[in-house]
Amino acid sequence: MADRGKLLLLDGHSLAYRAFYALPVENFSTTTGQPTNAVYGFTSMLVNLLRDESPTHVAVAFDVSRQSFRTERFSDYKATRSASPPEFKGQVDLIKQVVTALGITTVEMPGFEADDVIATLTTKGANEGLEVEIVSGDRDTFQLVDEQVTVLYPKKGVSDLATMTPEAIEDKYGLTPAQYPDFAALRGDPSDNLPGIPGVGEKTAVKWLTAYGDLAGLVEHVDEVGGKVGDALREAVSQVLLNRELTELVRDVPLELQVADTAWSQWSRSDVEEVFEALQFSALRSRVQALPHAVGGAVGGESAPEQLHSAEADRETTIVPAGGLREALAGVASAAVACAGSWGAGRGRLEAIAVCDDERVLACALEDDDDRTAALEWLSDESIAVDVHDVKGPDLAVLTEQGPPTIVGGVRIDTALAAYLDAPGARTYALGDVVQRYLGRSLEESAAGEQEQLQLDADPAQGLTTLGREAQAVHQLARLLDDKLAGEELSPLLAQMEVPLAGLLARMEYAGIAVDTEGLRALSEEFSSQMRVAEERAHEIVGRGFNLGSPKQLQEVLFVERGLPKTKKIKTGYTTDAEALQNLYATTEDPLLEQLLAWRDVSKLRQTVEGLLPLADDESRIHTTFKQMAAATGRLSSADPNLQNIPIRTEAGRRIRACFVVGAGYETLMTADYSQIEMRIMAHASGDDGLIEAFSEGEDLHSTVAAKVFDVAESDVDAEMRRRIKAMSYGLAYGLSAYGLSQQLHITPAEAQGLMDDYFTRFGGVRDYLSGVVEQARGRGYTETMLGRRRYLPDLAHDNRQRREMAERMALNAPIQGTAADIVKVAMLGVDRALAEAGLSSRLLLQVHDELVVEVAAGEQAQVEEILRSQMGQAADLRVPLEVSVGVGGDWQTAGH
DNA sequence: AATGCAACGTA
DNA sequence: CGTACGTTGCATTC
Repeated sequence: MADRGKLLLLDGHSLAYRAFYALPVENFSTTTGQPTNAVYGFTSMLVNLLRDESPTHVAVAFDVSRQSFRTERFSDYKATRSASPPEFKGQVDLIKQVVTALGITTVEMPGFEADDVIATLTTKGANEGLEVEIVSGDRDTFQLVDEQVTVLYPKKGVSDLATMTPEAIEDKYGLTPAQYPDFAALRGDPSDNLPGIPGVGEKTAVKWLTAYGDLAGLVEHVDEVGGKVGDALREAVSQVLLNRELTELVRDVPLELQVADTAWSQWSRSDVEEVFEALQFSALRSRVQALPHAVGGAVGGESAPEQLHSAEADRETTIVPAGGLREALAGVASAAVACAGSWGAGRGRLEAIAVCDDERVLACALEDDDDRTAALEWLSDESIAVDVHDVKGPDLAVLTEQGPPTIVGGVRIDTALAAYLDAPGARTYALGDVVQRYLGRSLEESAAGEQEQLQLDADPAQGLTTLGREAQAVHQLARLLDDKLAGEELSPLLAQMEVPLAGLLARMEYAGIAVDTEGLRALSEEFSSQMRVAEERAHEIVGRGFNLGSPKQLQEVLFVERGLPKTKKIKTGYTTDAEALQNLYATTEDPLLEQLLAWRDVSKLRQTVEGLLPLADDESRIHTTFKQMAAATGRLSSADPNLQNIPIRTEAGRRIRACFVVGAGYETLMTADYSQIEMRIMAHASGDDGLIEAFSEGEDLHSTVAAKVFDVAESDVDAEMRRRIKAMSYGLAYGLSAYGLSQQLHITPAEAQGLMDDYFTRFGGVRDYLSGVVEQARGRGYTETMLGRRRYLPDLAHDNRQRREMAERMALNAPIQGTAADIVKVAMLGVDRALAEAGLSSRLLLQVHDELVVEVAAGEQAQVEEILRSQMGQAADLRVPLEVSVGVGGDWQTAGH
């Protein structure tokens, strides 16, 4: 029988509903805020079924509306069912799109429910000799089960399905499938709002059906049923019969659709790609692409030539023998490359290269000197258009081991940076992840399968084959991302900012910054001994030894042993952060707290110093790595070590900073930083006349603003007024609340609110700008900097207030922080270019968000200062001047003054 | 060994 | 109940 084929029937609504409640909606939504958890769960289930059940025929049935013949028959039918949540609405249509893209029939019929349609198709399919599998979260379908028909019933989640055969139903309920609707009628169904019989539950219903065979038999002998439940049954018999009528599925819905029409024969890869792209499904893509009956290429949008893509996906990699690379690369004027190598702490080496263009896929290990030279020359040639993934990344970055790095000369698209600009919030931009995200397939995927993978280590040529596959992936990604960025108007940002910046950053990393290692060692000693003192005193006060660095032990000591008042609650108990300890000290004067705070301060400083020392190279220089794709706002970050968080606020901290010094062969360090760049951006973007005026006329910005807010002469602004206004001004760019402001200023929330009101009375343009930013972001799903850099914030549409308000604060901050980041990047490129054009040997070393640190060569100080001032000052054209302050000194601390 | 959390440094 | 990061040590988990 079953050899005629297998018909898979799904209840679209009930499965979507199951998925909606099984998957947290907050984890599944597109960057535009469209919830997709139900679509995802349904699709995932569907894909698994298509893969595991190998159906020949498939259909998905949907309800048309809540109205059906059942509601006409019984007006209370499903009446208690609450309206579906707003996040669910709309997802059903998306599910239909997915189903349709997969070449699967959808079916619905006004006046009937999806289950009736399923019952009808089941009957037809069974008559035609097909094996039928029904997937539904509605147990009414159990009545359809027989030797030929099974129901797959979701137990929990979307992946755990129970196979309901006649035997399984007998086991679980003690009933035959045919008895199931009788059982349901007797028990009632709260979810359908079908009343049951008082005192009759599943047990009694089964007992009766077993005794009388079926509901008809029971009704016939209704007078024989004894006890209180018997009376209740006689009372309710008409309702039970109505229930039974409603539970019966209709097996002859007048469908035009025939079983033959549901044959699952083919689907279009590009159609599915398009839908998945819109839904931003990535993980599912490779699972889908592996399904049978696909036609068309594996990748790309509607315009992509599918055959070409398909052919590209698994082209053979030609291994270039040692000494043959120069000849192999001759005449290759444009290609995608993938490299194997290392780059870290400003040094690196290229080990192997793969090159992919429309004609060939080559790979070569760079063991031969001439091969290496040929690769470096070819890569650094500016006239050759090269697509590459993460040019400053660990595999590439440096094209020579001696002298400053030369970055790939003719980068056309860096697919990692492109992916970052397209979606700057992603966790990683590793090639494999980007391929998965944009091409919907796995990078490792190979036609030869896993066998080949296992041998990878054994055969060195396999490494080159892998590299060849990577180059092909870059080739495909580059085209896709090129189009995508063009559509988002992000291409100039990639080509003129991020790609050139990658080269500059590589040179900065290569240069590193010199440190006074002796000074650092001395500091480390000093901090260590201060730690020991504080630790001993603390142990003495407590009367026993304990680990001051263990939050757990600390809580035990503070809140249990010493009975100090409880602080703010955190996940693991009560906070012991510096602010809380200070408050505790203010109220209790417990001497332990003094020691604890001292220990914390000094151990943090020691930790900073200890972290730096081992990273100094032979020339006592430390080479950070600037991460260009880490911050969602567009900022850089610094790691290994982080040189963007070297202490400055405390005296002891500044002594660390003083250990960063000018290096041999240079005369001095120069720092240049923007004054109040974020406030200036706010003034410009808001166009607030008062704020713009404050920047052009005022001596001291915060005093000037305070004078306007408090309506006094600037000379009458006292320190407290200035402090409050400064906090308020800075807080604005972060989405500060009245409560937050009150906490920071130690004033009441009402006072803080008063201050905000006064501020906004005077600077209404700022308020309007900030609310406008959030509104615009909510409308289109992302924020934008002055240069068009985007940040997507799907949580702006979140139901959870906390999540939504968090997104709103991000939306306030992102354009301001991001525009500042854009401006600093422009300035860096300008400074670097101007230094080169002037033929100076001074060089940029560090960027700390609004500050640049330059190592100045002898005799170049005046020129460098002029370059810094002019390049930084003209990096953006704002309605307020961009003020730059410059300092010079033998160390970073001195230069910063 | 890997991960999460609290704490804390910077802009 | 103020944004953006990276690092550390401790505690928990595998």
